[in-house]
Amino acid sequence: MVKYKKSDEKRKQILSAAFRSLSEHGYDSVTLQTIADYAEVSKGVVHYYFASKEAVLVELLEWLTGKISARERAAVAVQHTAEGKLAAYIDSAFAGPAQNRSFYRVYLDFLSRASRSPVYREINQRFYDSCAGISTEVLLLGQQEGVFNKELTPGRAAPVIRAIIDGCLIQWLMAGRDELHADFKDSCYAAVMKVLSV
Amino acid sequence: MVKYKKSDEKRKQILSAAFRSLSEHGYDSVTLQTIADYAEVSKGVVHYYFASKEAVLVELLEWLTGKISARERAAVAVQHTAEGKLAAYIDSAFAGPAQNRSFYRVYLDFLSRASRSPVYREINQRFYDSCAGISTEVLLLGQQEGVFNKELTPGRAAPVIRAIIDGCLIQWLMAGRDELHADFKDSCYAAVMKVLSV
Amino acid sequence: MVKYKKSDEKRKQILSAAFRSLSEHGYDSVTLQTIADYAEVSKGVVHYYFASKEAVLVELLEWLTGKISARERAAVAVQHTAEGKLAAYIDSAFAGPAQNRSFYRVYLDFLSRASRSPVYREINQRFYDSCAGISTEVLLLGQQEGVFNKELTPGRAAPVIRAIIDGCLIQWLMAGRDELHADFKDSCYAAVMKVLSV
Amino acid sequence: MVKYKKSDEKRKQILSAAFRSLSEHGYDSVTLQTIADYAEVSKGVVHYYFASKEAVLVELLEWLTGKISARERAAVAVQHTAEGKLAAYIDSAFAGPAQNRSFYRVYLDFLSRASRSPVYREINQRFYDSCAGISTEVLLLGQQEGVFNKELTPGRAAPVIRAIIDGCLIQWLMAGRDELHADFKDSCYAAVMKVLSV
DNA sequence: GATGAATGAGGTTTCATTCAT
DNA sequence: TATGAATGAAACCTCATTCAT
Repeated sequence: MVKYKKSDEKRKQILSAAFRSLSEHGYDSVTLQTIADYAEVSKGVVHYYFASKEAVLVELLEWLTGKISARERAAVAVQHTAEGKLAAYIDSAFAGPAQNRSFYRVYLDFLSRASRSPVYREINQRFYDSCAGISTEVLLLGQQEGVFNKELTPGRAAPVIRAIIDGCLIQWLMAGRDELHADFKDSCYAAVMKVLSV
Repeated sequence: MVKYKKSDEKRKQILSAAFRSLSEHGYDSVTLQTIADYAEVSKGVVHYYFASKEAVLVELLEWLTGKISARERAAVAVQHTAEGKLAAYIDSAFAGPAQNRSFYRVYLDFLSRASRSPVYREINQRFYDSCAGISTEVLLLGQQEGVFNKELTPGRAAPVIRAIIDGCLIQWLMAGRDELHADFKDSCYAAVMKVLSV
Repeated sequence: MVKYKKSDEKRKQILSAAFRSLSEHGYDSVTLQTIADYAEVSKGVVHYYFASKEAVLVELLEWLTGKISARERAAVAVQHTAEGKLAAYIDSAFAGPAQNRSFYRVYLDFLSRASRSPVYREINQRFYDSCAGISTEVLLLGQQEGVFNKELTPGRAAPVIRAIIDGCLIQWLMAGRDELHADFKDSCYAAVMKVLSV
Repeated sequence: MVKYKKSDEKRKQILSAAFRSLSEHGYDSVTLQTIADYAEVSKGVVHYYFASKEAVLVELLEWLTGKISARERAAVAVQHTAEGKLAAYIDSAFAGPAQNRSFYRVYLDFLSRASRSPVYREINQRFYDSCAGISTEVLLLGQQEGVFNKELTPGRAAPVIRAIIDGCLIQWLMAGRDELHADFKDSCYAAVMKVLSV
């Protein structure tokens, strides 16, 4: 028990180090040595816990998207109106300049890989499925409430909602200006509302 | 003059090879040897025309975004209504499964780099500026025509429009299903229309 | 005493594991982890009983050659004619396809090491001395019986006898065909007989 | 032409370096760096000419056995009696202390690998086939001359002849005494003669 | 006694870059 | 201009060995 916990913590420690390392230096510059340095362990430890560098990255994507999914779902769950849930979803996605920057820097790399590798694509798909679940919940509730367009189907609307969120955060990231974060969040919320509204 | 032209062609040949190579194998697997092989030249030639591998990539991003900007502007220019221009813009952006896939595979890599490196960010910014120019043209014309919301400002609307386009194409790419390309284009067009409409 | 016995058994267990591991996977692929796995003990145990990997190998060669020497001497001892002893010796050396294969795979590695390292060479020399003892016994008895050439001296004949045995078993091993084992044994016996006969 | 020759020479240079390196330090201690050092080239060059370390070793075995086969065949070809050819064969095999030591040190390693890997086994088999060709030639001629036993078949006799040669050279190598080289050669010749004689 | 987490030296391999031809 | 042989830094990975528990 204790041992398992300990090793599980070390895995998290390494994943976290890999995340910071990736986010700050980019994929090219990330070596196992860098990750080990960030995790303050020796190089061998990374290989002791992960079969290969690739395995670290795969697990990192799972871990990251899992954490974000959980956070978004939790935020949505405590709201009880369609608009409240939507705002909570987008607030949760726009977690803050530092968080969004570090995540999207890494996520763009993963999307690039996912476009070629089934392993990454499947993990991303689980993330998308979670997002689609939230969008569906919001849409159906809004339609019940009469605030959202009844002609919309979850299958069509959900990808567009995530497209707007990711698209806006990429635009914000490329602008390179933290102070615009709130503006982009507002624009994103407004756009999604318009798309869903009657 | 002749020499310059010749060398210019060879540069294009190498850039095109780099693009195909990057798109098919991903950044990790692309070496100067791969690029040279695709370009059917020797490895030394790549270094003769480009100072470094990095220089190839930088110029590739410029070349790619330049070509797309030009194509989009040309498509929009021949239309004379706001909706016609918007449809032309989106049609041009959704050039086709093969083209979108190869481009976005590479572009996601570049966005990731752009989030860290000013060199790439500036090139991407020029691309965004071009996109914003188109959006502005479309929006102002639509406002004149009375079909678009007069409260929208180009500065706020343009990033959202590009966000929706890129966001939708990323969603399509991750879905991994070519046959959904038309659906995503339609969804994209519908979403942009809703965002701009009165 | 009890402790010593117990630890002695564990040593044997590890040596046996090292032998199987070496024989099956070859020297390159044998790690202390592999040996530990075969011995069904933890990696630390191997180091607890042996100072180093090298120490395992050295002791393995001693153990192996010791066992074979003992077996050969025992087989020869129960025979009472020169030809009977010789046949018993060769029968014992050609113990069977599985045994010969696993032993010679490992032994060839050791011979290679012995050609460079005095430690291994000395162990092998003890094995050769044992073989020479058997050959001498056989030769002298055969000369007494009048069936072997009286001009032969043990010093000259013994290495040749072992050369033929090892040489034939190597030829058999390289042929890779178990069903030829009996043929090679016969050829070996015939050759040794011719060499020794009047 | 020139280029090909040049590169072919460099390959030989590397193979020769690998041989000396292997012979002197043993398989474990041989690294690509060692080989590069012996060949007086940079480490990268080895990989430029050979796909992997394994490829160097495979080609080394081919090269070594090919050279020895050629030498033995050439030596036998200039003799015209069975005994002359046999003596030439064995003289050629017992090339000298330095040569035999360096070759058998390496060859024992290769035999060990050949006992597990088909690649090495096939190369060794070609060597054995060449040896068998010589033995067959010698045996048939000797049978014609009436000096060798007419009941012997090449298929049975050839492996035994090579077994005696290899076995004797291994015995000599393990003895570690150069001055015994001639004695072992004599013993070997005598043993083969006895085996073949009427 | 026994374990296995941790270390880090050192191995093979890749590849951007240089440079003689 | 064009080539590709050569370089060597640096990557990933393995594994003997140590040591706290």
